[in-house]
Amino acid sequence: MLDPKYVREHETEVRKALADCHSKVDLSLYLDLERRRRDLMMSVDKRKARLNQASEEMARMKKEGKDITPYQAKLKELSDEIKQMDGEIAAVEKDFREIELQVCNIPHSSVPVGGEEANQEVRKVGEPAKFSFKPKSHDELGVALGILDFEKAAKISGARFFTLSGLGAKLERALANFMLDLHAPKGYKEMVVPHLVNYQSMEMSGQFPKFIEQAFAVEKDNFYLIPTAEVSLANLHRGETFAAGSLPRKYAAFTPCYRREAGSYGKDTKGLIRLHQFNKVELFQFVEPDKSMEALEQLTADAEEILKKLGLPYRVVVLATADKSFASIKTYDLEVWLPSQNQYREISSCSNCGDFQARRGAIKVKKEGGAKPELVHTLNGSGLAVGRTWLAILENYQQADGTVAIPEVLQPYLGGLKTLTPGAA
RNA sequence: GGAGAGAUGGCAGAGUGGUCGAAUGCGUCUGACUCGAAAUCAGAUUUACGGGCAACCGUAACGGGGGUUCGAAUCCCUCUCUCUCCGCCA
Repeated sequence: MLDPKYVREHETEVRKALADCHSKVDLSLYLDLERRRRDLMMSVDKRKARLNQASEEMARMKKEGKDITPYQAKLKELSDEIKQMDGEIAAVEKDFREIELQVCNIPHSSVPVGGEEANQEVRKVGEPAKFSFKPKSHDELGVALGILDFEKAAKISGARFFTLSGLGAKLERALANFMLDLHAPKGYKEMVVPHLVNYQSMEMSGQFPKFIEQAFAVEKDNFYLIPTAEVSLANLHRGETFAAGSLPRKYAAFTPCYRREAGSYGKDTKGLIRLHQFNKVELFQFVEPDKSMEALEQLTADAEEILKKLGLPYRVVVLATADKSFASIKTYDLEVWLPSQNQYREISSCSNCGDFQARRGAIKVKKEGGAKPELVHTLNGSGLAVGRTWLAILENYQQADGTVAIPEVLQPYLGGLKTLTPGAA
Protein backbone atom coordinates (compact mmCIF):
# COMPACT_ATOMS: atom_id res chain seq x y z
CA MET A 1 0.00 0.00 0.00
CA LEU A 2 1.23 3.44 -0.86
CA ASP A 3 0.74 6.69 1.03
CA PRO A 4 -2.30 8.34 -0.60
CA LYS A 5 -0.80 11.76 -0.03
CA TYR A 6 2.35 10.69 -1.82
CA VAL A 7 0.35 9.28 -4.71
CA ARG A 8 -1.63 12.51 -4.98
CA GLU A 9 1.52 14.61 -5.06
CA HIS A 10 3.57 12.34 -7.35
CA GLU A 11 0.99 11.29 -9.91
CA THR A 12 3.43 11.14 -12.85
CA GLU A 13 5.93 8.98 -10.98
CA VAL A 14 3.24 6.60 -9.76
CA ARG A 15 1.72 6.31 -13.23
CA LYS A 16 5.11 5.31 -14.61
CA ALA A 17 5.66 2.80 -11.82
CA LEU A 18 2.28 1.20 -12.49
CA ALA A 19 3.04 0.99 -16.19
CA ASP A 20 6.49 -0.50 -15.47
CA CYS A 21 4.88 -3.15 -13.28
CA HIS A 22 2.32 -3.90 -15.99
CA SER A 23 -0.39 -2.96 -13.52
CA LYS A 24 -3.92 -2.48 -14.75
CA VAL A 25 -4.98 -0.30 -11.82
CA ASP A 26 -6.96 2.78 -12.83
CA LEU A 27 -5.04 5.55 -11.11
CA SER A 28 -7.52 8.22 -12.20
CA LEU A 29 -10.23 6.34 -10.34
CA TYR A 30 -7.91 6.03 -7.34
CA LEU A 31 -7.30 9.78 -7.29
CA ASP A 32 -10.96 10.57 -7.87
CA LEU A 33 -12.09 8.39 -4.95
CA GLU A 34 -9.39 9.85 -2.73
CA ARG A 35 -10.58 13.36 -3.61
CA ARG A 36 -14.22 12.49 -2.98
CA ARG A 37 -13.40 10.94 0.34
CA ARG A 38 -11.62 14.10 1.44
CA ASP A 39 -14.41 16.39 0.26
CA LEU A 40 -17.02 14.37 2.09
CA MET A 41 -14.94 14.26 5.23
CA MET A 42 -14.49 18.01 5.24
CA SER A 43 -18.19 18.72 5.02
CA VAL A 44 -19.23 16.06 7.52
CA ASP A 45 -16.55 17.21 9.97
CA LYS A 46 -18.07 20.67 9.95
CA ARG A 47 -21.47 19.23 10.80
CA LYS A 48 -20.02 17.06 13.52
CA ALA A 49 -18.35 20.11 15.05
CA ARG A 50 -21.73 21.82 15.11
CA LEU A 51 -23.43 18.83 16.69
CA ASN A 52 -20.70 18.52 19.32
CA GLN A 53 -21.13 22.20 20.23
CA ALA A 54 -24.90 21.79 20.49
CA SER A 55 -24.50 18.69 22.65
CA GLU A 56 -22.37 20.59 25.10
CA GLU A 57 -24.99 23.30 25.16
CA MET A 58 -27.67 20.71 25.92
CA ALA A 59 -25.67 19.32 28.80
CA ARG A 60 -25.33 22.79 30.26
CA MET A 61 -29.06 23.55 29.86
CA LYS A 62 -30.05 20.26 31.45
CA LYS A 63 -27.86 21.02 34.42
CA GLU A 64 -29.60 24.36 34.80
CA GLY A 65 -32.93 22.56 34.70
CA LYS A 66 -34.07 24.05 31.39
CA ASP A 67 -36.35 22.19 28.99
CA ILE A 68 -34.34 20.76 26.09
CA THR A 69 -37.08 18.93 24.20
CA PRO A 70 -37.66 21.75 21.67
CA TYR A 71 -34.04 21.48 20.51
CA GLN A 72 -33.95 17.74 20.24
CA ALA A 73 -35.96 17.51 17.03
CA LYS A 74 -33.72 20.02 15.32
CA LEU A 75 -30.58 18.18 16.38
CA LYS A 76 -32.12 14.89 15.33
CA GLU A 77 -32.21 16.29 11.80
CA LEU A 78 -28.53 17.23 11.93
CA SER A 79 -27.65 13.90 13.48
CA ASP A 80 -29.49 12.00 10.75
CA GLU A 81 -27.76 14.03 8.08
CA ILE A 82 -24.40 13.15 9.58
CA LYS A 83 -25.35 9.48 9.69
CA GLN A 84 -26.27 9.54 6.04
CA MET A 85 -23.03 11.26 5.07
CA ASP A 86 -21.03 8.81 7.16
CA GLY A 87 -22.67 6.09 5.13
CA GLU A 88 -21.58 7.76 1.91
CA ILE A 89 -18.04 8.09 3.21
CA ALA A 90 -17.97 4.43 4.18
CA ALA A 91 -19.06 3.48 0.66
CA VAL A 92 -16.41 5.68 -0.96
CA GLU A 93 -13.81 4.40 1.46
CA LYS A 94 -14.67 0.82 0.63
CA ASP A 95 -14.22 1.50 -3.07
CA PHE A 96 -11.02 3.39 -2.43
CA ARG A 97 -9.58 0.66 -0.20
CA GLU A 98 -10.39 -1.95 -2.81
CA ILE A 99 -8.39 -0.15 -5.46
CA GLU A 100 -5.71 0.94 -3.01
CA LEU A 101 -4.97 -2.68 -2.15
CA GLN A 102 -4.36 -3.42 -5.82
CA VAL A 103 -1.62 -0.85 -6.26
CA CYS A 104 1.79 -2.49 -6.40
CA ASN A 105 4.88 -1.08 -4.76
CA ILE A 106 7.01 1.43 -6.67
CA PRO A 107 10.18 -0.23 -8.00
CA HIS A 108 13.56 1.14 -6.96
CA SER A 109 15.38 3.21 -9.58
CA SER A 110 18.06 0.50 -9.87
CA VAL A 111 15.53 -2.08 -11.05
CA PRO A 112 15.53 -2.84 -14.80
CA VAL A 113 12.28 -1.91 -16.54
CA GLY A 114 10.31 -4.63 -18.27
CA GLY A 115 8.99 -8.17 -17.92
CA GLU A 116 10.82 -11.40 -17.20
CA GLU A 117 12.99 -10.95 -20.29
CA ALA A 118 14.47 -7.80 -18.75
CA ASN A 119 15.76 -9.57 -15.64
CA GLN A 120 19.50 -9.05 -15.28
CA GLU A 121 22.15 -11.42 -14.07
CA VAL A 122 24.14 -9.66 -11.35
CA ARG A 123 26.78 -12.30 -10.68
CA LYS A 124 27.51 -15.95 -11.18
CA VAL A 125 29.18 -18.02 -8.48
CA GLY A 126 30.71 -21.46 -8.91
CA GLU A 127 31.22 -23.48 -12.06
CA PRO A 128 28.65 -26.09 -13.12
CA ALA A 129 30.34 -29.47 -12.89
CA LYS A 130 31.21 -31.30 -16.09
CA PHE A 131 29.75 -34.79 -16.13
CA SER A 132 31.36 -37.65 -18.02
CA PHE A 133 27.88 -39.17 -18.28
CA LYS A 134 24.40 -37.83 -18.94
CA PRO A 135 23.26 -36.36 -15.61
CA LYS A 136 19.97 -37.73 -14.31
CA SER A 137 17.13 -35.67 -12.94
CA HIS A 138 16.67 -35.53 -9.19
CA ASP A 139 13.39 -37.44 -9.28
CA GLU A 140 14.98 -40.22 -11.26
CA LEU A 141 17.85 -40.33 -8.77
CA GLY A 142 15.66 -40.02 -5.70
CA VAL A 143 13.24 -42.71 -6.75
CA ALA A 144 16.09 -45.03 -7.69
CA LEU A 145 17.77 -44.44 -4.34
CA GLY A 146 14.49 -45.31 -2.65
CA ILE A 147 14.27 -42.05 -0.74
CA LEU A 148 11.66 -40.21 -2.82
CA ASP A 149 8.17 -41.36 -3.74
CA PHE A 150 5.43 -39.58 -5.65
CA GLU A 151 3.04 -42.50 -6.03
CA LYS A 152 2.50 -42.89 -2.33
CA ALA A 153 1.94 -39.15 -2.01
CA ALA A 154 -0.57 -39.25 -4.87
CA LYS A 155 -2.48 -41.95 -3.05
CA ILE A 156 -2.48 -39.98 0.20
CA SER A 157 -3.21 -36.57 -1.27
CA GLY A 158 -3.01 -36.21 -5.03
CA ALA A 159 -0.79 -34.62 -7.62
CA ARG A 160 2.01 -32.24 -6.64
CA PHE A 161 2.78 -33.91 -3.34
CA PHE A 162 5.75 -36.04 -2.37
CA THR A 163 7.07 -38.26 0.36
CA LEU A 164 10.66 -38.61 1.49
CA SER A 165 11.80 -41.63 3.38
CA GLY A 166 14.79 -42.74 5.38
CA LEU A 167 17.92 -40.83 4.45
CA GLY A 168 15.87 -38.68 2.07
CA ALA A 169 13.79 -37.40 4.97
CA LYS A 170 16.90 -37.10 7.09
CA LEU A 171 18.64 -35.07 4.40
CA GLU A 172 15.71 -32.64 4.38
CA ARG A 173 15.98 -32.21 8.14
CA ALA A 174 19.77 -31.92 7.94
CA LEU A 175 19.46 -29.11 5.41
CA ALA A 176 16.99 -27.19 7.57
CA ASN A 177 19.22 -27.53 10.62
CA PHE A 178 22.29 -26.56 8.65
CA MET A 179 20.57 -23.42 7.36
CA LEU A 180 19.16 -22.31 10.70
CA ASP A 181 22.49 -22.93 12.42
CA LEU A 182 24.23 -20.76 9.86
CA HIS A 183 21.73 -17.90 10.16
CA ALA A 184 21.52 -17.81 13.94
CA PRO A 185 24.93 -16.22 14.60
CA LYS A 186 24.03 -13.45 12.16
CA GLY A 187 21.24 -12.32 14.45
CA TYR A 188 18.30 -14.19 12.96
CA LYS A 189 16.14 -15.32 15.85
CA GLU A 190 14.68 -18.74 15.17
CA MET A 191 10.90 -18.82 15.36
CA VAL A 192 8.11 -21.36 15.31
CA VAL A 193 5.02 -19.66 13.93
CA PRO A 194 1.42 -20.48 12.97
CA HIS A 195 0.87 -22.08 9.57
CA LEU A 196 -2.82 -21.24 9.65
CA VAL A 197 -3.38 -17.51 9.60
CA ASN A 198 -6.31 -15.11 9.37
CA TYR A 199 -7.30 -12.93 6.44
CA GLN A 200 -5.75 -9.82 7.92
CA SER A 201 -2.32 -11.40 8.12
CA MET A 202 -2.49 -12.42 4.47
CA GLU A 203 -3.57 -8.91 3.54
CA MET A 204 -0.86 -7.23 5.57
CA SER A 205 1.94 -9.15 3.92
CA GLY A 206 0.59 -8.37 0.47
CA GLN A 207 -0.82 -11.79 -0.52
CA PHE A 208 -4.42 -10.61 -0.36
CA PRO A 209 -6.59 -9.59 -2.06
CA LYS A 210 -4.56 -9.98 -5.23
CA PHE A 211 -3.38 -13.56 -4.82
CA ILE A 212 -6.32 -15.01 -2.91
CA GLU A 213 -6.75 -17.69 -5.57
CA GLN A 214 -3.25 -18.98 -4.85
CA ALA A 215 -3.92 -19.68 -1.18
CA PHE A 216 -5.35 -22.81 0.38
CA ALA A 217 -8.26 -21.87 2.60
CA VAL A 218 -9.75 -23.64 5.58
CA GLU A 219 -13.10 -22.06 4.99
CA LYS A 220 -14.94 -23.55 7.92
CA ASP A 221 -12.67 -21.79 10.35
CA ASN A 222 -11.61 -18.78 8.30
CA PHE A 223 -7.98 -19.76 8.14
CA TYR A 224 -5.52 -19.66 5.29
CA LEU A 225 -2.46 -21.86 4.94
CA ILE A 226 0.70 -19.81 4.71
CA PRO A 227 2.26 -19.81 1.23
CA THR A 228 5.49 -18.75 2.97
CA ALA A 229 6.58 -18.09 6.56
CA GLU A 230 6.98 -14.47 5.46
CA VAL A 231 3.28 -14.05 6.24
CA SER A 232 3.60 -15.09 9.87
CA LEU A 233 6.92 -13.35 10.43
CA ALA A 234 5.75 -10.09 8.88
CA ASN A 235 2.74 -10.03 11.18
CA LEU A 236 4.77 -10.71 14.31
CA HIS A 237 4.92 -6.99 15.06
CA ARG A 238 1.71 -5.80 13.42
CA GLY A 239 0.44 -2.65 15.12
CA GLU A 240 3.61 -2.18 17.14
CA THR A 241 6.04 0.70 17.43
CA PHE A 242 9.68 -0.22 17.98
CA ALA A 243 11.73 1.75 20.49
CA ALA A 244 14.37 4.04 19.03
CA GLY A 245 17.55 2.13 18.31
CA SER A 246 15.99 -1.33 18.63
CA LEU A 247 16.25 -2.17 14.92
CA PRO A 248 17.14 -4.20 12.96
CA ARG A 249 15.09 -7.17 14.12
CA LYS A 250 15.86 -10.37 12.25
CA TYR A 251 13.93 -13.63 12.26
CA ALA A 252 14.27 -17.06 10.71
CA ALA A 253 11.60 -19.75 10.54
CA PHE A 254 11.50 -23.24 9.09
CA THR A 255 7.99 -24.03 7.90
CA PRO A 256 6.10 -25.84 5.20
CA CYS A 257 4.68 -23.60 2.49
CA TYR A 258 1.32 -24.34 0.94
CA ARG A 259 0.49 -23.17 -2.56
CA ARG A 260 -2.44 -23.99 -4.80
CA GLU A 261 -0.36 -23.36 -7.92
CA ALA A 262 -3.56 -22.47 -9.73
CA GLY A 263 -2.85 -21.63 -13.33
CA SER A 264 0.38 -23.58 -13.45
CA TYR A 265 -1.13 -26.74 -14.91
CA GLY A 266 1.42 -28.55 -17.00
CA LYS A 267 4.34 -26.54 -15.64
CA ASP A 268 7.13 -28.43 -13.85
CA THR A 269 4.94 -31.45 -13.35
CA LYS A 270 7.86 -33.77 -12.76
CA GLY A 271 9.93 -33.83 -9.63
CA LEU A 272 10.14 -31.54 -6.66
CA ILE A 273 10.21 -28.21 -8.45
CA ARG A 274 6.57 -27.15 -8.11
CA LEU A 275 4.47 -28.64 -5.34
CA HIS A 276 1.45 -27.88 -3.18
CA GLN A 277 3.58 -28.27 -0.09
CA PHE A 278 7.29 -27.75 0.40
CA ASN A 279 9.64 -26.77 3.19
CA LYS A 280 11.49 -23.51 3.40
CA VAL A 281 13.71 -21.60 5.79
CA GLU A 282 12.53 -18.02 5.61
CA LEU A 283 14.48 -14.94 6.68
CA PHE A 284 12.75 -11.73 7.66
CA GLN A 285 13.96 -8.32 8.78
CA PHE A 286 12.42 -5.17 10.23
CA VAL A 287 14.83 -2.30 9.61
CA GLU A 288 15.16 1.48 9.85
CA PRO A 289 13.67 3.06 6.72
CA ASP A 290 16.98 4.44 5.47
CA LYS A 291 18.78 1.12 5.94
CA SER A 292 16.72 -1.20 3.76
CA MET A 293 18.72 -1.08 0.54
CA GLU A 294 21.93 -2.15 2.28
CA ALA A 295 19.93 -4.68 4.30
CA LEU A 296 18.74 -6.25 1.05
CA GLU A 297 22.34 -6.78 -0.06
CA GLN A 298 23.20 -8.34 3.29
CA LEU A 299 20.09 -10.54 3.34
CA THR A 300 20.87 -11.77 -0.16
CA ALA A 301 24.45 -12.49 0.89
CA ASP A 302 23.16 -14.44 3.91
CA ALA A 303 21.07 -16.64 1.62
CA GLU A 304 23.93 -17.01 -0.85
CA GLU A 305 26.24 -18.25 1.85
CA ILE A 306 24.20 -21.43 2.15
CA LEU A 307 24.73 -22.16 -1.54
CA LYS A 308 28.42 -21.34 -1.29
CA LYS A 309 28.94 -23.61 1.72
CA LEU A 310 27.07 -26.41 -0.04
CA GLY A 311 29.19 -25.89 -3.12
CA LEU A 312 26.19 -25.43 -5.40
CA PRO A 313 26.78 -23.28 -8.51
CA TYR A 314 24.30 -20.41 -8.71
CA ARG A 315 23.67 -16.98 -10.09
CA VAL A 316 22.02 -13.87 -8.72
CA VAL A 317 19.39 -12.15 -10.84
CA VAL A 318 17.75 -8.81 -10.22
CA LEU A 319 14.11 -9.07 -11.19
CA ALA A 320 12.68 -6.51 -13.61
CA THR A 321 9.83 -4.20 -12.66
CA ALA A 322 7.04 -6.43 -13.94
CA ASP A 323 8.56 -9.67 -12.65
CA LYS A 324 9.38 -8.65 -9.08
CA SER A 325 6.83 -9.44 -6.44
CA PHE A 326 3.84 -7.17 -5.85
CA ALA A 327 4.94 -5.75 -2.49
CA SER A 328 8.61 -5.42 -3.35
CA ILE A 329 10.64 -2.41 -4.45
CA LYS A 330 13.58 -4.61 -5.42
CA THR A 331 14.00 -8.36 -5.59
CA TYR A 332 17.02 -10.60 -6.14
CA ASP A 333 16.40 -14.19 -7.13
CA LEU A 334 19.02 -16.79 -6.39
CA GLU A 335 19.05 -19.46 -9.06
CA VAL A 336 20.80 -22.77 -8.57
CA TRP A 337 22.30 -24.81 -11.39
CA LEU A 338 20.36 -27.95 -12.34
CA PRO A 339 22.45 -30.25 -14.56
CA SER A 340 19.47 -32.31 -15.73
CA GLN A 341 17.71 -29.19 -17.00
CA ASN A 342 20.93 -27.55 -18.11
CA GLN A 343 19.74 -24.28 -16.61
CA TYR A 344 19.55 -22.19 -13.46
CA ARG A 345 16.33 -22.47 -11.43
CA GLU A 346 15.03 -20.24 -8.64
CA ILE A 347 15.91 -21.42 -5.15
CA SER A 348 15.51 -18.16 -3.24
CA SER A 349 13.86 -14.80 -3.62
CA CYS A 350 15.05 -11.85 -1.53
CA SER A 351 12.95 -8.70 -1.47
CA ASN A 352 12.99 -5.25 0.05
CA CYS A 353 9.36 -4.27 0.55
CA GLY A 354 10.13 -0.75 1.74
CA ASP A 355 7.26 0.57 3.88
CA PHE A 356 4.60 -1.23 1.82
CA GLN A 357 3.87 -3.97 4.35
CA ALA A 358 4.60 -1.71 7.32
CA ARG A 359 1.89 0.68 6.17
CA ARG A 360 -0.65 -2.09 5.89
CA GLY A 361 0.37 -3.40 9.29
CA ALA A 362 1.06 -0.06 11.02
CA ILE A 363 4.57 -1.04 12.10
CA LYS A 364 6.66 1.92 13.15
CA VAL A 365 9.86 2.89 14.84
CA LYS A 366 10.38 5.79 17.25
CA LYS A 367 13.03 8.29 16.20
CA GLU A 368 15.73 9.77 18.40
CA GLY A 369 14.95 13.26 19.67
CA GLY A 370 11.18 12.81 19.89
CA ALA A 371 10.48 13.14 16.18
CA LYS A 372 7.37 11.45 14.79
CA PRO A 373 7.59 7.65 14.56
CA GLU A 374 8.22 6.42 11.01
CA LEU A 375 7.07 3.31 9.21
CA VAL A 376 9.75 0.62 9.26
CA HIS A 377 10.97 -1.16 6.16
CA THR A 378 10.57 -4.91 5.83
CA LEU A 379 12.62 -7.48 3.95
CA ASN A 380 12.15 -11.16 3.32
CA GLY A 381 14.14 -13.86 1.66
CA SER A 382 14.32 -17.61 1.38
CA GLY A 383 17.38 -18.92 3.03
CA LEU A 384 16.70 -21.33 1.32
CA ALA A 385 13.86 -23.33 -0.16
CA VAL A 386 14.79 -26.66 1.43
CA GLY A 387 13.10 -28.91 -1.12
CA ARG A 388 14.86 -27.27 -4.02
CA THR A 389 18.15 -27.42 -2.16
CA TRP A 390 17.56 -31.13 -1.62
CA LEU A 391 17.04 -31.73 -5.32
CA ALA A 392 19.96 -29.49 -6.29
CA ILE A 393 22.27 -31.58 -4.13
CA LEU A 394 21.07 -34.81 -5.73
CA GLU A 395 21.59 -33.44 -9.21
CA ASN A 396 24.88 -31.64 -8.69
CA TYR A 397 26.50 -34.31 -6.53
CA GLN A 398 25.39 -37.35 -8.51
CA GLN A 399 28.00 -39.83 -9.63
CA ALA A 400 28.21 -42.14 -12.60
CA ASP A 401 27.06 -45.16 -10.58
CA GLY A 402 23.85 -43.46 -9.45
CA THR A 403 25.10 -42.66 -5.96
CA VAL A 404 25.15 -39.13 -4.57
CA ALA A 405 28.01 -37.59 -2.61
CA ILE A 406 27.09 -35.60 0.50
CA PRO A 407 28.63 -32.11 0.71
CA GLU A 408 31.18 -32.01 3.48
CA VAL A 409 29.35 -29.37 5.55
CA LEU A 410 26.28 -31.60 5.72
CA GLN A 411 28.04 -34.77 6.77
CA PRO A 412 28.03 -33.93 10.50
CA TYR A 413 24.25 -33.52 10.23
CA LEU A 414 23.94 -37.01 8.75
CA GLY A 415 26.05 -38.92 11.20
CA GLY A 416 29.13 -38.64 9.03
CA LEU A 417 27.45 -40.13 5.98
CA LYS A 418 29.49 -39.43 2.83
CA THR A 419 27.40 -41.00 0.10
CA LEU A 420 23.78 -41.83 -0.63
CA THR A 421 23.62 -45.30 -2.13
CA PRO A 422 20.66 -47.36 -3.34
CA GLY A 423 19.33 -49.60 -0.63
CA ALA A 424 21.15 -47.73 2.14
CA ALA A 425 18.06 -45.78 3.01
C1' G B 1 -17.55 -28.33 23.74
C1' G B 2 -20.29 -26.26 28.57
C1' A B 3 -20.58 -22.29 32.64
C1' G B 4 -18.83 -17.63 34.28
C1' A B 5 -15.62 -13.08 34.37
C1' G B 6 -13.07 -9.51 31.73
C1' A B 7 -10.67 -6.22 27.54
C1' U B 8 -9.69 1.65 29.15
C1' G B 9 -3.35 5.83 27.37
C1' G B 10 4.01 3.05 27.67
C1' C B 11 2.38 0.16 32.27
C1' A B 12 -0.98 -0.20 36.58
C1' G B 13 -5.84 1.37 37.38
C1' A B 14 -10.55 4.74 38.13
C1' G B 15 -14.70 6.12 35.47
C1' U B 16 -21.22 3.03 34.44
C1' G B 17 -25.50 8.37 29.53
C1' G B 18 -23.73 14.80 29.14
C1' U B 19 -17.81 20.19 29.02
C1' C B 20 -14.19 12.46 29.46
C1' G B 21 -9.05 12.23 25.08
C1' A B 22 -10.35 10.34 29.68
C1' A B 23 -8.90 10.91 37.34
C1' U B 24 -4.85 8.94 40.09
C1' G B 25 -0.21 6.31 40.54
C1' C B 26 4.19 4.54 38.05
C1' G B 27 7.33 5.32 33.99
C1' U B 28 9.52 8.81 30.43
C1' C B 29 11.10 13.88 29.00
C1' U B 30 12.14 19.20 30.19
C1' G B 31 13.13 22.91 33.84
C1' A B 32 14.32 24.49 39.07
C1' C B 33 17.37 23.20 43.38
C1' U B 34 22.69 20.66 43.51
C1' C B 35 29.81 20.69 42.40
C1' G B 36 27.11 16.33 40.50
C1' A B 37 23.45 12.68 41.69
C1' A B 38 19.33 11.09 44.68
C1' A B 39 15.16 13.16 46.93
C1' U B 40 11.82 17.22 46.24
C1' C B 41 9.08 20.91 43.39
C1' A B 42 6.99 22.82 38.51
C1' G B 43 5.61 21.57 33.66
C1' A B 44 5.17 18.26 29.62
C1' U B 45 4.05 13.32 27.85
C1' U B 46 -1.35 9.03 22.41
C1' U B 47 -2.37 8.25 17.48
C1' A B 48 -4.72 8.72 12.71
C1' C B 49 -7.12 11.74 9.12
C1' G B 50 -8.41 16.58 7.14
C1' G B 51 -7.55 22.11 6.68
C1' G B 52 -3.47 25.91 7.13
C1' C B 53 3.14 28.65 5.11
C1' A B 54 2.80 28.38 10.25
C1' A B 55 1.09 29.16 15.25
C1' C B 56 -2.98 26.37 15.27
C1' C B 57 -7.94 24.51 14.21
C1' G B 58 -11.51 20.50 13.20
C1' U B 59 -12.83 15.27 13.27
C1' A B 60 -12.18 10.33 14.94
C1' A B 61 -10.33 6.54 18.36
C1' C B 62 -11.63 3.49 25.64
C1' G B 63 -10.58 -4.85 21.95
C1' G B 64 -13.30 -5.11 16.36
C1' G B 65 -18.09 -4.27 13.96
C1' G B 66 -23.23 -2.73 14.33
C1' G B 67 -27.43 -0.41 17.10
C1' U B 68 -30.27 2.96 20.71
C1' U B 69 -29.83 8.46 21.80
C1' C B 70 -29.79 15.44 20.65
C1' G B 71 -25.35 13.16 23.10
C1' A B 72 -22.05 6.55 24.40
C1' A B 73 -15.77 4.56 27.49
C1' U B 74 -20.64 4.16 30.00
C1' C B 75 -26.91 1.04 27.54
C1' C B 76 -28.17 -3.10 23.70
C1' C B 77 -26.56 -6.81 19.82
C1' U B 78 -22.54 -9.38 17.63
C1' C B 79 -17.53 -11.02 16.74
C1' U B 80 -12.48 -11.68 18.46
C1' C B 81 -9.16 -12.37 22.30
C1' U B 82 -7.74 -13.20 27.61
C1' C B 83 -8.69 -15.38 32.44
C1' U B 84 -11.30 -19.04 35.97
C1' C B 85 -13.98 -23.70 36.53
C1' C B 86 -15.79 -28.35 34.08
C1' G B 87 -15.24 -31.82 29.94
C1' C B 88 -11.88 -33.64 26.07
C1' C B 89 -6.91 -34.10 24.34
C1' A B 90 -0.90 -34.54 21.80
